[in-house]
Amino acid sequence: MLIEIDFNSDEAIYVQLQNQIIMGIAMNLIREGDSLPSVRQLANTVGINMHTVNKAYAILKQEGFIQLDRRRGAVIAIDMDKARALLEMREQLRVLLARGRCKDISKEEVHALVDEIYEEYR
Amino acid sequence: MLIEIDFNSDEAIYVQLQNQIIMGIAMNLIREGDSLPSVRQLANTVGINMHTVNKAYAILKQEGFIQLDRRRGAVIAIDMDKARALLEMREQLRVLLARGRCKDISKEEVHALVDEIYEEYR
DNA sequence: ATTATGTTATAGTATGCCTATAACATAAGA
DNA sequence: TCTTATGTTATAGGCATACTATAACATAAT
Repeated sequence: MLIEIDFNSDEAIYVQLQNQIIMGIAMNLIREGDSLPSVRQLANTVGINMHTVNKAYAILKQEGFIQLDRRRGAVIAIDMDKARALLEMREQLRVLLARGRCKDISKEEVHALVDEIYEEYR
Repeated sequence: MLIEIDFNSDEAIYVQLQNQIIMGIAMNLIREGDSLPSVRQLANTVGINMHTVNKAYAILKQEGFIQLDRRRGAVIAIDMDKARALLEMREQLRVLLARGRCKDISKEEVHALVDEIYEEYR
């Protein structure tokens, strides 16, 4: 799975890492049980510091997307806390949809966007 | 319109201000043409510095939600750049929905959430 | 035995957030 | 007209976060 960092982005590097890994899981580029590169290895190929990768992995673990095993490294392992995920998604959607609502984006247009994105998950 | 700041949040104060104002517009608590409190006034009632409010207002202006008029203060005035808003929403949704997808949230469940939130806009 | 791993610690730099204070021209109100 | 409140701009300091750089350790694989 290819990971690309935009060093000119105002988004923190470790957040970019998180998001790309999560999107990789969602799009089935990496599956449950697969291993991510080691902290040092990924840091080296991407060209960033070890600790930045370590931070991303630590948060991904805490959020229930991977498990850190000394033998196998960072392994995709989803902690299925769906109720919590739904609550968090609602709060995020509330601010995101409000922006759209101000710009006159209809409920149907949001549905269409959601469908488009879910098309990528196959 | 009541604005409440969570000083223990890891979300920046000026971002909280932005989001609450945008949600206020979306839910029609404040309408096009209405004025927001002055920079100093809002800073005073909320208990924060003037520049923090000024920063929030400046970004809201730049994003096309308000216009700053020396006479009337910060006036709600939506710059209807819908195409741009749709592009931004798509990018935000891509990372948000990916998280949900990993946690097994279905397309239909997202639709339901969207509908719930749009119910607040009336 | 060597190598690579995750983990932890310390330290330095840079950037962003928030605050404090001050000053200015402009517009509204008395 | 005088006073007050406005948006705007400038400078500066404290603080937290992000990123990097080294270093060290025990553990597991080769």
